[in-house]
Amino acid sequence: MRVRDDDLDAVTTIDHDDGDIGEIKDIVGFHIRLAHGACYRHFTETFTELELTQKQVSVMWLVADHPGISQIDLGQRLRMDRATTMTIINRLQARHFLRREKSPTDGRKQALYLTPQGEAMLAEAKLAIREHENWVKSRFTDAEVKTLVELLARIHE
Amino acid sequence: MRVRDDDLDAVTTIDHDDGDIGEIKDIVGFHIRLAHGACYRHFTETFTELELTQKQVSVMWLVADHPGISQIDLGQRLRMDRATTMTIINRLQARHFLRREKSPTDGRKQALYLTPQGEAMLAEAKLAIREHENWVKSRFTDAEVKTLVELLARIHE
DNA sequence: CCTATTTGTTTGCACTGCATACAATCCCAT
DNA sequence: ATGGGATTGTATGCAGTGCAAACAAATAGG
Repeated sequence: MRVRDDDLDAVTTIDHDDGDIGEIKDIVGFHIRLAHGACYRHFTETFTELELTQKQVSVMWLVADHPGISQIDLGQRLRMDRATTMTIINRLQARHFLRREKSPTDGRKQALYLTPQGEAMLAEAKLAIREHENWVKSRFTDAEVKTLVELLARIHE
Repeated sequence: MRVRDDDLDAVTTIDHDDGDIGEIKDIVGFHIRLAHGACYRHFTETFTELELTQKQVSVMWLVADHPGISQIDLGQRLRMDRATTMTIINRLQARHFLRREKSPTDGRKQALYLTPQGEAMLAEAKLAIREHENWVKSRFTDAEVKTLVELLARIHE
């Protein structure tokens, strides 16, 4: 019993265009999605104790690097819309990791700051992230990591 | 304040380590997530008319390539658990794009097949995917695409 | 001053991921 | 052959994310 008839078709339909775009393994987006899924799962395992998600850590990290940042600015840096940003910040605020403060210069904006508990949690998170990064990088040389990041950046910039 | 005393030994024996792991821009997983998000958004835009998600297209594609495939096999190829696979197949079945059939060789398994409507939809989807792929690939040379796929595969394989 | 824009908020919906529990079926060792 | 364990599918529930629409408060600009 033959399993891979699809290869045969690919060979026999070289030139004329009937909509055949090859195998799913050749779709770049397919590999991006699988790689993202693998990262997501390992990240989740690494952060089960801390009960933090990728987004939540990213938000805390950015707030730490940019104290007083607005929700809009934060959302744009992480490519999230306002509603999604809201729910994440609500969760972090409910856990007392960050606080909102009316911006003195622009009454529409909320200025975001980490609480001391938020800073402590971020420090923990960074240790876990280092583990996670080592897991990702373990299969690459430094040069390959550099290449990968450079190629990925071209997609999202 | 220190929470993870187990790290103390490692820290004090080797050169001192205050937990600083650099900027978020240097985290590989960060770029994978952003690139995935960019792909996800463009895919969603491309498929608004067809009302299909990445997963749904992947499932239909795999069922077309492997008629009679079981849900477990499908889930393993796409790295989805049984419950997630169920909901996706339920949706596709409700739209009459595929059907379940008791496997004659193993009574536990469901054999999955595309319906004629499913095949027609998949043909449409492949056209849209080609557009989507061109959008991704437009910023790379063929060699860079090859490199990117090869590096990503190392993460999810 | 008046209007358009920006920012935040709320609500609601869809998709995904995962845990748990259960039923049917199969596999294997006794 | 039979009983116990493993596999597969199913159902339910919950959390996180993404997004659209509508509204309110504040700002910006003519």
